[in-house]
Amino acid sequence: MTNKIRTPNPTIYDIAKAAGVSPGTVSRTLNNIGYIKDETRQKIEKAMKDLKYIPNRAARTLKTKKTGLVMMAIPDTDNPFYVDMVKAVQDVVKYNGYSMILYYTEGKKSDEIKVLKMLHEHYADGLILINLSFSKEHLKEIERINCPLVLSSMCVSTIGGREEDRFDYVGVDTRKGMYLAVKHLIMQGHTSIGYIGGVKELEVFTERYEGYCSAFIESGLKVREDLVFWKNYSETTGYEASKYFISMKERPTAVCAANDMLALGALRAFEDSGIKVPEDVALVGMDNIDTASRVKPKLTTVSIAQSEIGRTAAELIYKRLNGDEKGQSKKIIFEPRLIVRDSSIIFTG
Amino acid sequence: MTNKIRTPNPTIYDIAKAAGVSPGTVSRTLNNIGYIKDETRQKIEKAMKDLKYIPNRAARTLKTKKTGLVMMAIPDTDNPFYVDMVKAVQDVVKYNGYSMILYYTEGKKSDEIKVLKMLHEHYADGLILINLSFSKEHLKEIERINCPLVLSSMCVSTIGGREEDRFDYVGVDTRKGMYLAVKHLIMQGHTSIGYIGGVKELEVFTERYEGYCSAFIESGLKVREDLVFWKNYSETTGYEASKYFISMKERPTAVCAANDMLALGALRAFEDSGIKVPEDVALVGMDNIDTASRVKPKLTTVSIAQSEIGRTAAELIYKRLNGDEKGQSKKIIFEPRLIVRDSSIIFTG
DNA sequence: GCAATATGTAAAACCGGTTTCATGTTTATA
DNA sequence: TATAAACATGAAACCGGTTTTACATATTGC
Repeated sequence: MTNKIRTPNPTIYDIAKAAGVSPGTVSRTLNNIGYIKDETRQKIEKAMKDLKYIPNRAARTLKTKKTGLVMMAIPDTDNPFYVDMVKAVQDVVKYNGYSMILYYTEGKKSDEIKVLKMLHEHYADGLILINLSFSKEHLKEIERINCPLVLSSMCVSTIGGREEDRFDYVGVDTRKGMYLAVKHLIMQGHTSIGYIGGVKELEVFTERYEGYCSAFIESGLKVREDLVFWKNYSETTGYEASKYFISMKERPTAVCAANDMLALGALRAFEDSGIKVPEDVALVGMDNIDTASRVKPKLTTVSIAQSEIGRTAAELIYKRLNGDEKGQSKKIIFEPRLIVRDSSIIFTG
Repeated sequence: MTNKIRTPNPTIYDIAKAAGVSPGTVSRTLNNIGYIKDETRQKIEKAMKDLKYIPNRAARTLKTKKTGLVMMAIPDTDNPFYVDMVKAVQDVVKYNGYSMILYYTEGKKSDEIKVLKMLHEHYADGLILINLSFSKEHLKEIERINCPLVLSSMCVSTIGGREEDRFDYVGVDTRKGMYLAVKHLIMQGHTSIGYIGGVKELEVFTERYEGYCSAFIESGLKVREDLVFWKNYSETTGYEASKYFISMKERPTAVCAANDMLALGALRAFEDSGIKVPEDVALVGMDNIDTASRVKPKLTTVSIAQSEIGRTAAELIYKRLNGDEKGQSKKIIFEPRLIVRDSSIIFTG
């Protein structure tokens, strides 16, 4: 609260003096390394307790180059999807006695560079990057820093013979996920399906789009460019896209959104225009965020295992750190799961 | 990705050698302290660029006792309310070139102690505690560490002559918030209002309960103990509480929940039981989380300025750190705002 | 009973910066 | 021109741990 200098903590030297031993011996006791006479250990432990000794992490880090920090970078928190991941990661991080540095890039390149800078500065022991669009040079730089890194939710599609292959990867096959969602709509008899794609330049979204296309092609249908709406990945874009679909002479009988936030925006637009979901138009999203099951109609979506991804990514970091996992980079891909709710099925009682 | 030793970064000594100066001079250049000849500075800057020099934070911290880290501790992330705060804090932290360590205590005492331990170890420059129930001893210990601390969303009620008073505080008058909510219900003609209180032992909740009571008393009504349900603060409890109300011989005509998550649980219970909101029972919550405006009926709630609290708390930390804010501890209390939506008003067309 | 090995501890170097102190060089001032 | 003040830099101490080296003592094997 105040601006005074922090009360100085007792150091290893204070403990050494109090226990009548050398600092090195205190250190060895602290880390359970080498031989220590039981009597000596007890003296030292008593001194540590008496003086309320807590080791200084900076000093330790300086020598050992271990910080006890794991850094997690995500694009934003507007999408609850990421929050689920953060929670899963945090659970594992905490379990391992580490701390987590959280960073949002807000989708900005400049912020991704800052992540790199922070990584250098803080010497985070591990790094988890979710859905970021790091360039090859930056990935190379991370490789140079040589810090356990797990990429996640980036793109499965293009994995194979690329820069990213040198890193661990945990994700879900979103192409297949979107394929399932669209297939579901086609099975319901829809042939004219609007698609709200997100950001065309991000692989996360192009991959989902490919899923959309493949379902069409497989069913002998053609993808109509005018039914595909690209812009942003926020709710607003979902709203906008739906307004566009509504304005069409022959509007699609179903709409598929690249994520749930877009779908929620779409839902709002339909509601505002008096268009009933699913009676007038069917709607599916992707990510299975919490809200998806709360809105009315409940949103059909695709679960992409965000918690599992988060947990697995964090666990992989620790396996690398502890040397339990050696050798080549790992790819762990989860299966997507279609969750059919009310927004895509007309109830025929 | 690999387990090899990290590529060693160039040190200040490497720079010094490359530029033909002493390490101290490099340090002074780095920090813009004292006199440096322009020519020398340029040589040093060139060397830093050539060698891709990045200062080692641990070494710097060891000497300066500044980490560039701010720690934020919240109870959980299940409540989106906290996510809003985290985002607001992160924005300010980032703006100031710091990083944020995020920690969830999951409401556990043992985890709150860990926060203290981490604070000691990492020497975070500042600490923001949201809704935690630190004991007096722990607060004293934080005071001993002497690190800028902002408490938040704890309890306004009991502020005055207490341990917490020695710390900065940012929050909202939730007692008044709940008073507004209940008053609103009373104005709608309700006299039998069920209350889902959360955790009876937490001041955050007792304060809200006091608001509930004061509205009653002011209106000449009596608080009925059997209409007050205490347990947890999660959605499940909200569900459970409503089931309890439904089971009553004379069930309340309105239900007031201490937070929106509880209200959402209540909403689900009413829906499952075929009880219409607001026709059969009016419902209000508190916190104004995102979902509140998405469910049907849209939830009447009280906005408690979570983003403003987060931002203000973080800004206060930096004012303390920079010495812009000196002197006694500050109390910043925001006003709650009732947001009337569909769940509490019967539309009489 | 003596060499070989195991046990226990101190001293000192080291990690990579910051900061103080000392000293030398300019420049400004009288 | 002498001298004070400003400028500029190097040497060394320091922050608080870890780790290596060396040495002393205790125990074991033969």
